[in-house]
Order: sequence, then structure tokens, then C-alpha cells
Amino acid sequence: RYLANLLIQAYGRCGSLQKAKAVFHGIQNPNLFSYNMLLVAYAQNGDMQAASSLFYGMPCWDVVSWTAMVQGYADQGDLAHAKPLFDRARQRNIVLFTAMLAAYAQAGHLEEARALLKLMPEFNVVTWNAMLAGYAQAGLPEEAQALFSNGMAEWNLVSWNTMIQAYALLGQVDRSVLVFETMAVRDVVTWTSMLCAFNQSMDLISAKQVFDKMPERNVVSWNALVLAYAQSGQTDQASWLFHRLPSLDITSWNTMVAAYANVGHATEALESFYRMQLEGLEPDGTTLTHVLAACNHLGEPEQGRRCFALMGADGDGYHGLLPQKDHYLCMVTILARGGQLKDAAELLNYMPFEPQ
RNA sequence: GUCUAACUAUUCUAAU
Repeated sequence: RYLANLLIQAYGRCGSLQKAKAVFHGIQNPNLFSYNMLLVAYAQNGDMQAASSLFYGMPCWDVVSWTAMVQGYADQGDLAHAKPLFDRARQRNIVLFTAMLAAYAQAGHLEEARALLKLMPEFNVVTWNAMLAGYAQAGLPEEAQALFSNGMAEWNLVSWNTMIQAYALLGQVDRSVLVFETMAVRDVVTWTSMLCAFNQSMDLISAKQVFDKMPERNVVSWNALVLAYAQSGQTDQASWLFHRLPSLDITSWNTMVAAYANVGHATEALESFYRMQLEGLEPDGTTLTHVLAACNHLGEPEQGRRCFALMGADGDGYHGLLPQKDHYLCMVTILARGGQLKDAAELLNYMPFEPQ
């Protein structure tokens, strides 16, 4: 059972939910660890349907189970489910509190995050980092600065890396550089954050310099450099680099599809889209957003229809993708610009979102 | 019973 539990975790980490489930069902007497492992696997892969039905079928819950659920919903941006679950948990420890705090912070609900922080019986560096990241992503470097300098009692690499991002997001790259140079220890996230800080300010030269100096690179750093070329309009360079990446993930492909789409190279964008599937990668919602943008440039509504139809409206579509608001709106635009006004209007009516 | 949970980097995505 001990080994089986670990196997569930391993399958969960690489997204093989079917296999994780099979291992779980092969255990004669699953214990709470087994349940939690599978629950975490579902939650972290965004399958909250499965997570929820497992959760309610479990013999008992502990604080880990609650945390998994709260975090799973939070990752989907579903605070409406996360918060009530958090409220219902009897046992709350710092991890559960921090998960809820991070959920608020990531969603930009800083008031709620601050209020929760006040309720917390204890804090640690992860708690403060979660708050710090909230300020950073909301574009509030002053608040982040205040918390970083006066509000926390403990700092780690994550805190410092977050500050680089906080300044970068408001275009204060000089300050990011200052933070970077102050740091005694840096990891690959530090370096990549600095690269992206220069991307923010459209400084390709500095971005490339950072990349060349990095002591260690991973697929994220490579992707960031591809983006650097793409957003400075050097699509050919981006493509050249893309073909030399040591490893490609879905973001690499999405970045490249977007690179083509953004400069109106619709055919190349669609080609990349097909090639990524030939390579065995599953497109996600972001891929389809870029693909539809490319179709919009193409000015051929039929192509747009085909791509849009890949995402089944009833959830049974391609790779289980469901069209989101941006997909609908883009498709409406494609139809409208193609003169198919009736269908555009119909889609507007049909889509499960409020039109704006 | 040594196995499970929280924080930081890359996609910016319709019309304009």
C-alpha cells in the first residue's frame, strides 16, 4: 500500500489520472494517505469534478484533504467553491490558511487576503510570500516593498524573486536589477525572472545578455527567450531558436503559435498548431485562443469554424476542451468580419456568458 | 509507522 500510494502520487505528477485511479482501486485497504494522494492528483490537474466526487465519497477527511480541495478550486479561479470549503474545515493549520490566502491573492482579492492574514494565528515565510505575490501581480510594488521591508520576519529566495517581478510588472526594471544585484543566492527562477523583467521593458539586448549569463537553464528560460524575440518582432529568430530548444513543452508551442498569429502569419500559426499535435502534444485553451486569433487574421470563417468546433460545446470535445469566453468572442468576431452576421449573433446568444 | 497538502519565473490571447 505504501508503494502504491507513492505510485498514485507519481502518476498524478505527470498527469496520468487514469493510471493513478487504477492504482488506487488496486489497493485493498486504502488509507487516508491513499485517498489524499488521489485527491491531490485530481485537484492539481484541474479535474475538480473527479476530486469533488472522491472527496464526498471518502470515509474521513483531514486537513490535507481540505487543503487539496481549496487549492484545486483556487487554481481554477473558482473562489465561490474554495471559500465555503475553507469555512467548513474544522481543523485549520497554517498550510490551509495559506492556501486560502494565496487563492485570494492570486485572484486579486487583496482586501480579503489581508483580512484573512489578520485572522491567522501564526505566519511563516510562505504566508508572507503569498501576500507579496498578490501585491506584485496587482501591480502594487509600493505595497510589496512595504511588506518586504517591514512586514515580514523571514525571507527566502522566493521572497526575493517575487520582488524582482513586482518591480518589473510596473516597468521599474532598474529596481528589479537592484534587487537582482543585491541577492547573494540566485536560482534559475531568479535568472528567468530577470530575463522576463527585461522582456517587460522590451529590452531584447539585456534579456539576451541575462540568458547568456545564466548558470543554469530550463524550458521556462528558453521559452522566455523565444518570447523575447517574438515580441520584438523577430519572428524568424524566434522560430530559429524554437527549433533548437533542448525540450519543448506546451508553452513553447503556444508561444510560437502566438508569435506567428500576432504578426499576422496565420498559415505558419496553423502549421505549428498541427505540428504540435503530430508531436503528440495536447493543445490547451491558450493554444486555441491563439489559433482562433490566427484564423481571424486569415479572414476565412470556415477555418475558424473548424478550429472552434474542435472544442466540443458539451465538454466532450477535443481533449475535453471547452470554449471559454475569449474563444466565443473571438469566434463571434471572425464570423462577423466574414459577413456571417446571423451566425455571429446566434453564437452571441448561445454562449454561456454575458456579452459585453 | 519513515508515503500526501500551502508561496515565486515563460503563453497576454477578440474588436479597438
